[in-house]
Amino acid sequence: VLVKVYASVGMFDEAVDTLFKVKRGGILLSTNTCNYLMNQLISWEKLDMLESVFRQLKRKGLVPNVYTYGILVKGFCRKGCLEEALDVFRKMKEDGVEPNEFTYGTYIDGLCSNGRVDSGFEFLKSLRVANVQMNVYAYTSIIRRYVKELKLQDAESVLLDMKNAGVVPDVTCYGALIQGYCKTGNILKALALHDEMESTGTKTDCKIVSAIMQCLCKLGLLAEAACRFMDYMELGVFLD
RNA sequence: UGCAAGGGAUG
Repeated sequence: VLVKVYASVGMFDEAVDTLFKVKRGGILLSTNTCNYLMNQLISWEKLDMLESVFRQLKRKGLVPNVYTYGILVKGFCRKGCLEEALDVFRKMKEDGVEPNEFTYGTYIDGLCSNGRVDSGFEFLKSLRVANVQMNVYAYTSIIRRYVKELKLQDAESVLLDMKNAGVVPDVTCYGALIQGYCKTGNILKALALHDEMESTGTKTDCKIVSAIMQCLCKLGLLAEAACRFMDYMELGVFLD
């Protein structure tokens, strides 16, 4: 069964046909294989094939799991069909599959990348009211989007919100904000956040250091940049 | 470690 799918990794998706012919041969066809295939379809942007594979899957009597629905949500979001993405949640509940952090997180990220970051944040908060606590991924999607729109104060408020909710920001999360401050030339805020991050025991990485370097250089603080560069090297941070 | 979501540069 895996062999057919390998075809779709490298080449075109006649794998779909092959996949469902296999069933006729009586070989077992698994939901996982379909999940993998559907995810590949998304990365090849064959979004319309996604739904047909899903229908095939159900017709063959396979049981979609929480991953399957998560992939569907991602596909609809990628296509910009947010209502249909939301509808997936209804369908999965009908089928007795409970959405998890991944499916909700995927949807929130979809809202954000379709320019509806406010809705994303509202959605997250409404989940919290319903006693569903989201993880750091969902918060980071929102922060990242606010940063991209240069709404640093909104991004900062999300950081506060997540801390209050007891969610610990990780290196990616701090990185998104630090890079935002670097881009706007607010090196003091960037460094302050960087210190806060390290004080919580979260190690920096090369992307963050790179952003700080660029910011320092652009501000003409070459000596400071060089100095920090040496420090990070000595600290054993991987620099590229 | 089997399958789904998140961050930077004129790269």
